[in-house]
Parts: sequence; structure tokens; C-alpha cells
Amino acid sequence: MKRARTEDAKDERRQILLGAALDEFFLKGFAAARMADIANRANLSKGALYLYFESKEALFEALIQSLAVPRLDQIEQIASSSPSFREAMDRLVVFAPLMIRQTKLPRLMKVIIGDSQSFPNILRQYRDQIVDRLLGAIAMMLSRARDRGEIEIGDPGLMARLVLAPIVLSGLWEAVFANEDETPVDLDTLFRMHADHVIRAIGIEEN
Amino acid sequence: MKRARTEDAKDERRQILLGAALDEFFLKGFAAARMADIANRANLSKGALYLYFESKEALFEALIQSLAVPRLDQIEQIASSSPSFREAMDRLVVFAPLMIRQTKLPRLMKVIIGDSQSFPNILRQYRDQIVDRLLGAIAMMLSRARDRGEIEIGDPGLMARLVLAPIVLSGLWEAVFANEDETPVDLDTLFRMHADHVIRAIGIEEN
Amino acid sequence: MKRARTEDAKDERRQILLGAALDEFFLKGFAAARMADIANRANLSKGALYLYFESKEALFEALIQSLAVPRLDQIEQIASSSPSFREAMDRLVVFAPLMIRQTKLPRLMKVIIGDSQSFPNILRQYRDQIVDRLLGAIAMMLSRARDRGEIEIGDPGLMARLVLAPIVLSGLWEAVFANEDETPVDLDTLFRMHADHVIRAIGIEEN
Amino acid sequence: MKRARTEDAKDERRQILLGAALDEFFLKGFAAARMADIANRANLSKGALYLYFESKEALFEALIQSLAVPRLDQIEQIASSSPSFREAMDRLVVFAPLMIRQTKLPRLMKVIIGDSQSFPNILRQYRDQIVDRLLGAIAMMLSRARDRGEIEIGDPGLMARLVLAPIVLSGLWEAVFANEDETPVDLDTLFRMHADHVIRAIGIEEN
DNA sequence: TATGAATGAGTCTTCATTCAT
DNA sequence: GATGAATGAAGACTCATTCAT
Repeated sequence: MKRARTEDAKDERRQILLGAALDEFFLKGFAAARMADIANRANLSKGALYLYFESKEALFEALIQSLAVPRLDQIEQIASSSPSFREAMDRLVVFAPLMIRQTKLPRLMKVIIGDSQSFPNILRQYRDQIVDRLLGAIAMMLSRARDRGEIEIGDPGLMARLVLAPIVLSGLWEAVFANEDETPVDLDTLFRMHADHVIRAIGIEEN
Repeated sequence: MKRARTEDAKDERRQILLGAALDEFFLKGFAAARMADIANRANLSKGALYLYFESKEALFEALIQSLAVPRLDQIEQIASSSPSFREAMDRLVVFAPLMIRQTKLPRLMKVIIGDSQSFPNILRQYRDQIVDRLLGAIAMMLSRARDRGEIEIGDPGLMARLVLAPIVLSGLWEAVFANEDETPVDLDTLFRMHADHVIRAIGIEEN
Repeated sequence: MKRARTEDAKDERRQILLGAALDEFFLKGFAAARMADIANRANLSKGALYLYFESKEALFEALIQSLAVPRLDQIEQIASSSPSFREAMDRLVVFAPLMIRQTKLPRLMKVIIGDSQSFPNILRQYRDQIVDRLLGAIAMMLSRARDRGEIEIGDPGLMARLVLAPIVLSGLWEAVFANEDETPVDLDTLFRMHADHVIRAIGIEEN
Repeated sequence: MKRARTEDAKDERRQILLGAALDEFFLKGFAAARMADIANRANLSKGALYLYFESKEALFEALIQSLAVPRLDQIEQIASSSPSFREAMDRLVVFAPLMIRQTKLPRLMKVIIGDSQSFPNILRQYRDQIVDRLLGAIAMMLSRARDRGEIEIGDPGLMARLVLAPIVLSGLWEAVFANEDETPVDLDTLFRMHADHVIRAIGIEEN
């Protein structure tokens, strides 16, 4: 492999390594994934991998950081900037399939569920920085809609879970069962149905 | 350890080992779990464990078989025997918290998500015997309710996913985040809300 | 298994166990042979085996003692009692195929060659009690034939090796290659040739 | 240990490992030999051994290949290129002691006899590539000598066995009893006697 | 920086031996 | 005496990590 001399070249190599790491962790799980395979997948040697990450665990932590955070912004954006509840739900269910099918988030989710029990600090941090933030954004969106008289709900925190559940679970489904060779779930229709139901269930009819 | 001479005593020991195995697989994941720890947890020696299961993988497979199947009957029971859709939903959301809090299903789910990628045959079998059966039971219940004019829905297969999503995801949540020391999610209220929403969203008003 | 109460019954069981042991040691070698398999082959339990032999090594030692010694008498008999060299050779080459094909000596020989390196005391004892005695008997026979003017030879000890070599090696061949599925070596013809050659080579023509 | 970077250095290390393996297999037998001891004997770590041979069995197979084949050429050379039967025998019995005392063939022979029962494929291959080839070379030599009218024999295949028996058995003797501290067998004299006897037994007197 | 050979701790699995029944 | 469940020491093999080149 050519040498990465500039900072940029090194950052790029880090990204490639993180991608390779996700692939292997997703495929085999943290414990069963081999550093050599990760390096290979990134066209690097084992030794070089250690120039970029000082241990397997450090690589795992960096992976979670790097992939989870970016996408969250877009969701918070949707939740906070939409003019109406209906609009927010519409945008959410349009955005969700992209997130599931085009990003690595589902794979990351699978990895975290499978392996984080062994890394309490990673788990807590993921919980704080990703999960709670996500639930919080949706809950906030729901609160504001309620305040605007658009919907009628109980605890917004619980409601947020009901709103997100089909989306999150579909992502996981995708990650776990995707390679099984059958007709994939029609996420667009599924989430469209979900949005409609939510709106019908908690939306207040305007005459 | 006292010796298990009768077939019954051996079956009991097998059950204890399966429990210990679930605990360790849940805590560490398949690859990182140690056979010695599983044996210890069951107050047995490493060697004795191999009298009951011929390999780590065989133990894993036996675990999934033994724990997943039984509970399913109760859900199929609820889905098929309830006189009305409303009744079925009510029973489902009352039963769900018990299943999540009192059984090992959530832990098993976490283990399967985390480790089955490495065992395609186990994954397929779990998919066929558990997941599809569960989705099928709910879809069937929905179909019949639609035929009875109680609800108005699109594809029952997709609707089944929407019905189950909060329950399944809550189970997973419990498994992944449970030991975090904070106020637990109020599953009874959450599922009650969910059932109400579903009924309001797809139920047909009778005058 | 029924209990062996009398001394005779116990001796018989010991013999059965020794036979089973030879089979397993021959098939797998000392280290790879399993006590459980030996016991099974004798229709006994592992535990019972230890009632008769206190360890694997003790079983091995007993095996060598029990099987090697008896047959030797017959050869010494032939060597010492034959009226003439020619007669002795004739008897030897008639007896040898039986010994190879009908006794367990070849198997024992294979076991000793393969495993005795680890048991110096067994090796030495086998060397002293069996090998040297056998070579000595033949050498003595040769010496006497020389003294009687029947043959003309150099060192009888070396000559004894030349006389025995084809027989011993054929035994080993049988043990090592016997299960290979092809036309077996015609031992009778082979040894007949051997005897003729020896007689022609060292016998003194009587006019 | 210094690192073997070049292909040559690696080949050399492989040779060293094969030597170490033969020593240990010879001493303890295949099953009882420890990979760690083999590695140690070669001044390498356990792990490094597996860089060169992927398993104990692979090491065993490589060992047999590497040591048995080369020496055979010389014997075939002797058998095929000698101008007369007498000359061939002379060369054979001069060469044989060297092969026994200076090469590792006797040790290899002992290992194969002791352990090949467990490796049928190795046994067959050894049989085909070494044993049969060797017997065939001698038989061919005998056939040609007979055709030239130098000797009078029955089946050359059987005669080949008689010719080789003392040599092979002496090799084995060396391997099995060599470390016993006594006057070694005088192989030169023994084989000289053997050659003389054979020539006298089957050679045709020319007037 | 990059490589991959070397290390050795760690884990699954086997099996001689013991001992409760 | 007989059984076979239980034990735990031992050994093959793996792989994260180091480091000479």
C-alpha cells in the first residue's frame, strides 16, 4: 500500500478502515471479527491498522462514533423544522426508507445490539448521544404539535417510541434478514400506512 | 456435583445448562462466551457440559429451540381464539409485558440478532419457525377481523408488523438497556396506548 | 455386565480386556487409544476396566507380557529339537506363516515398534525376554548345525538375523498393510524360497 | 526468533521444523507429540509453527513427503544402472549402511509403522510411492539379471522381498533399539554376508 | 509509514481417572 | 463388582498485538 503522508490521506484511510470494520463486525460480531480481515478488506496490512487504531476496542468505539452521529442531524432537522405534525410525519416516513436502505445505520444498530453488552461505556454513550437524542427530538416534536392543538396524546416520551418503533425495527430487520433471498419488505408502503395510522389515531379533526 | 443418573435428572440438568448458556451468550455474545463460564454458572465442570451438549454450537442451537418455541403457542392462541379484534388487541397488550419482563425471550432475541449472522441455518430456522409464524398469526387475526367488518386495513402482512413493532422493540430495549439503572419504561401504559391507537386508526365505528 | 465372582471368571475377563486393548492399541496407537473404547470392545464399562488394570500404562505392560511370551516356546522348541539344520529350517518356515496369520504377534510387534519408545522399561524387557531370546535360539541352532558340519557360517548372531529377517518383516508387513485390499503376499512360497536359499547359501554339500 | 522474510529463509525454517517434527514424532509418536515441543525444538513459538504448517496432520504428511522420496532415487539408480547382478548387490549393501546410519529414514520408517494406521491416505501414498516403487526397482533389477542369465529365481516380486528384508529390518532395529547402550550391530559385515548368500543362492555359476 | 513474521495468552475440546450410586 | 456421570489437566489451534525489516 502506498503511504499516506498528508493528514487528508490519513483521514481517508481511517474512513476506509472504519467501513471495513463495520462490515466485519456486522458479519461476525465484535469477538469473532479478526483484525487481519478488517485490514485486508481495507487493502492494508495488520500492522498498518494499528497505526490508525490502537486496539480492536478503540476501533469499535471509533466506529460507533463515526457512523451514528451524522445522520441524526437530519432527523432532528425534520422534527424541529416542520411546520405541522402531519408534515413532520410525512417527511419522517419518506426519509426513513432512505436511511434504512442507503446508510449503514441498520448494520451499526445490529452491531451495537449484539456486542455492546461487553462495553458499558460505549452502550451508555450510544444511549445518551443517539437514542435519547432521537427519542427526545420526536418527543419534542410531539409536544409542540400538542401545544399547537394538532394532536392529542399522553406522555410524549412514550408516544415517541410508538412513532419510531416500526422504523427502527424495520432497520433491524433489514440488517438481520436482508441477505435472505425473498421479496423485501415494502418500506415505503409500510411507513406510509404507519404515518396515516398515527395521524388518524392522535390527530385532532379540524372542521 | 451430585450425579444425574435418571433420565429426568439429566433433563433437568440440561435445562439448567441451557439457562446458564443463555445468560452467558446474552452477556458476552456467542463468540466471547466461554464454555467454562457456562458450566460454572450451572455448577458443573467444563467436562460435564460436554456430556450434555457436544459443542458450543450445538448448545447454541439447542438454546434457541428450547426457549423460543413454547411461548409462541400462547400468542397464536390469543390471535386465533379472541372473539373480536378489540379483544385480541387487549389480550395481546396485557400478555406482552409479561412476556417481556418474565420470560427470557428478550434475551434470546438479543442473542439471535447479535450472533445468528454466523449461523445461517439457525437464522433461517428461527425466521421460519418463530418470526414468520408470529407475523402470520397476527396477520391471520387481522384478516379475519377485516372479513368480519371490524377493521379496515391494507396488506395484513404489513399491518402485522405495525402491530408487533412496539412490542418487539420494547423487548429488545429491555434486553439491551435494562441494566442501566433508571426508571424503566412503563410497558403497560405504552402498550395500552398502542392498542388504543391501532383500534382508533383501523377500527370501524359502529353506530 | 454380569459380575465375575470366581478367580477364573476374572481371569477370563482380563484376557478379553487384553484382547480388546491390543485391538485398540494396534488401531490407534497407545496415546490415541481410548480406555472407553477398550472397555466397550470388551463389553465392559470404563469403571470396570479399572478394576482389572490400574492404569492405561499398566494395561499396556500386561498386554506385552501376556501375548509375546507363549509363542516363543514353540520357536525355541523348533530350534532346539530339530535333528538337522534342514529340518529346522523346514519346520520354521512352515510354522512362521501360521504365527503371522493366526496369532496376534504381528499386531503386537507393530504396537511395540510404534509406542515403546515412551516406555523404556517395557522396551528393554521386550528386548531381553523376547527379541534376544529369539535371536539366541536361532543362533544356537545355527551354532550346533555348524558344529555338526552341516553349514558353514560366520557369526551365528548375525546369521540368525538373516534367517529371521524375512519372517519378522513379513509379520510387520501383514500388520501394517493387511487391510489394504489386494492380493496378499504368498507367505508359504516366500518362506519356502527363503529356506531354500539359506540352505543353498550356507549348507555344506554332502557327496 | 529472527524473522524469515525471504522465501529462502522460510524454506529453511520449514526444513528445520520438519526435522524437529521427525524427532518428536519419532520419540513420542504422532498422538503423544506436542506441537509446542516441536516448535520449541526448532526455537520457534507455537504460533509460528502454524505459519508454516496448518495442522499437526499437515505437518505429519509434509514430513513423510519430504524425507522419504529423495533417497529413493539413489536406490533406483543403483538397481537400474549396475552392469551386473553381483555389482548391483555389492553397491546395494555398501549403500545400505549409510542410509541406515546417516539418514533419517529409519526414524521415518518407525514413525510410519507406528502411526500411519490412523492416516489411511498417508499409508496408501507411502505404500504406492515408496514401498512399491522400492520393491519394484529391485524386482526389475532381478528380472533383468535373470534375463541376462545371471541368476535363477522364482517370482521376482517375492525375491525382492528376500533381498530387502535384512536391510529394512536392520533400519528398523536401529530406530527402535539404537539408544540402548550396547555394541551396535555390524551392518557392513551383516549386509556383506547377506549379499554373498544371495549370490550363492541364486547366482548361476559361470565356468 | 507499511509489512507480515513472531509471540503467547486464551479457549474449545478430549479423555484418563475417580467415585457416588 | 459394575456403571457411567463428573472432574480437570492437557493439548491443538487462534488471533490480538508487537516489532524487526
